[in-house]
Amino acid sequence: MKVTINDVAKKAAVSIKTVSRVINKEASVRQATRDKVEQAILELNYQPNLAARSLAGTKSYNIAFIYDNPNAYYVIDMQNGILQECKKQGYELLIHPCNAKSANIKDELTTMVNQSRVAGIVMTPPFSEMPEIVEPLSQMGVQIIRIVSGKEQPDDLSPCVMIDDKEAAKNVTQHLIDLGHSCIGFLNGGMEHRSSYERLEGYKAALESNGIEVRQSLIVPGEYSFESGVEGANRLLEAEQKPTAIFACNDEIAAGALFAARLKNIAIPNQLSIIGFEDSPFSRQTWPKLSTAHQPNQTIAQHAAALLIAATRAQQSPEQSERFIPELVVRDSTGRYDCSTQ
Amino acid sequence: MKVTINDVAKKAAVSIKTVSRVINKEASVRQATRDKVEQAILELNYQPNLAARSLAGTKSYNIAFIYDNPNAYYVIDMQNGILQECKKQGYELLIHPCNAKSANIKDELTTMVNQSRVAGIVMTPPFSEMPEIVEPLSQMGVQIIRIVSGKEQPDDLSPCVMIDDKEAAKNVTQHLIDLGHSCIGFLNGGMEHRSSYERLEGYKAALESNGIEVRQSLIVPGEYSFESGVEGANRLLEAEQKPTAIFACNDEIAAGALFAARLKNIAIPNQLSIIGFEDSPFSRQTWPKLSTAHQPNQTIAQHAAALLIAATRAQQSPEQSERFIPELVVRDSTGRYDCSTQ
DNA sequence: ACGCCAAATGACAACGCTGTCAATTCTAAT
DNA sequence: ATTAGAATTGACAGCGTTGTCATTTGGCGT
Repeated sequence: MKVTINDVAKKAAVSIKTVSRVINKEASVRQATRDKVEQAILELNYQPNLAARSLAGTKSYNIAFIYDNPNAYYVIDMQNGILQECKKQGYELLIHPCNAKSANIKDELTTMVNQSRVAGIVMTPPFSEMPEIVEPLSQMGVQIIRIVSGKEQPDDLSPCVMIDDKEAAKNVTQHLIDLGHSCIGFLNGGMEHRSSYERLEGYKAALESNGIEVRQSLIVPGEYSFESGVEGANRLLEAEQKPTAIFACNDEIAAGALFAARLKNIAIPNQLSIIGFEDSPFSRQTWPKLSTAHQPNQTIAQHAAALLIAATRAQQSPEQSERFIPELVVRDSTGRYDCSTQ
Repeated sequence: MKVTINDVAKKAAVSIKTVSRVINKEASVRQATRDKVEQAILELNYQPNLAARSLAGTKSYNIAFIYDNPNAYYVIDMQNGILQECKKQGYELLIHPCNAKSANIKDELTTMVNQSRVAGIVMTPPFSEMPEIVEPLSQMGVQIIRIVSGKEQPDDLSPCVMIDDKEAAKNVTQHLIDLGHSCIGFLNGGMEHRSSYERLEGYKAALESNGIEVRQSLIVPGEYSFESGVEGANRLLEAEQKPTAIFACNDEIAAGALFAARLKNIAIPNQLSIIGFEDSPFSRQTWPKLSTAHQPNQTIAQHAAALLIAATRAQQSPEQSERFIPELVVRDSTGRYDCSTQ
């Protein structure tokens, strides 16, 4: 029933090896032969069996995406970016969400790699920032591409695609400063993500370069969630020294802050500016729409996948990728600071 | 380097076939032998190669999840539900989002099934409701479980997990009626999804059984998106006969309606009640929080995956599953109809 | 102790492909 | 024409499992 390489070989009157060569686009096949084989493939609607291919060869045609589950929009964007590249190159994608806090992730992941013989792995924070996870995996001989926060590659364990959160956060903060704000609250994300750290650094850097004092009381720890945004904003807005603007570490936190402000009847942006980070779809679904920094997740993911697959093909470590700097997007949640409204 | 079945066999001093029997939990292996082998497996940290297993055997250890991309929260919930079951049973998950509107989905999917030799497929609407997609796939001999909207199985092509949207929509509408509303707008989702149809039917049924006339002018076509909710709500709220309540076909549409009402300075729920459907996370992140119907996506997905894997194992068609009825969740976006506020 | 039968185990081919290396065919220079 | 040397092609052995069927083992009745 199923069409195999043998059927194609028979039909094209060549050896299976030649068919294999055509499939793999190897150079030394005469054009006439190639045509014959391709014709046969087409006529029989032949589809090579991936399991057999990876069993026989040293290559594999699966890549895995490993992530903790921070937020749905982020994950979907990343998946879609990777999938786009996979589709283009004929790879399949296995997805592996894991809980970063569980004790035996290392075993779980090594088992997965062993069993599925994946060719490569795309990893996002926080795993991508945990050497104790990356190292054993990389020693198993899988290619790994990590998406990490930062300006510089953190180590030599594996290549990375970098997101310069600090630079972007600096721009975000500068936007608030340009609007006249000087008392700017910062709602931090989970510190297991390097991005929180980087964004905080950017925030501080912007303040400093504008001669504004960094006040610890304005920096609220938290995590990347709506609820954390609500709590953090409440804390800021109930303090003695209320900020006139809030920089939320991501859009979810910003949405939470928006919610908290709404409860307190604080008008956005007239009485308070709020800015998010990431530009996930719901930054356009809040009221008012969120100003934010656009992080091109899908592009980043596709880029990472492309590098990974290229490296897998070449059997060598992939070259370094460029850096991405999220860009400021001004919508309706940030406005000029106006003393009279306070 | 890699540990294979041969290494285990050697260590346990048995044949590889016996090791295979132990791995596959076949009956006829003496307990003492089984222990020896298991010991060896443990000591060597042996992990069977899935590619080889599916190449040699008739089984496969991959299942695929095929979906169009309606909304991120839905997809993630479904994925996580399926993955939970996969993890439990040692399966891997391939994900295959496709565009329902693209012309060659059928080819794309048959190719995928051929290449990856997946054991089974979990399908969500709208694919699960398209016989022209389901049939050719099912003829290839893959098990398929479909998640579909409805009370009854639509056909015999493959087993389904049913979501009784009509019943739930009836309850949702009844909730609004119980609050005193009789002029209730309906914001429909995309009609390529059967769920829209079912929900509309439920809405009509509730009105009728309460002796309320169904008015076409109150039923607005649309699709499952925030933007569609904004537009639809605008249309309803600018009509001559304004509704006092709006039933949105899902939470995204409801969020859009909320947004539109906010723009028009209409107070929710005092001047207008809005109810959603699905209970996705952001129904708790809007202002005010959305009343909605809770659709237990993750549970549904896990259930579907469990059925699928069981069927795969047994090499037989899975039994029918029970039906799920989303339950009303009352939050802050619905309130009593009060003529004085109009 | 013997033989019989079911239970337990093993030998070996097969799954569909790629890697290796040898065989064949072609090209172009003599 | 010949022939070296390069370009093509093919034969065959795996890859790590499972399926099939033959063989061995152990238990039990006599």
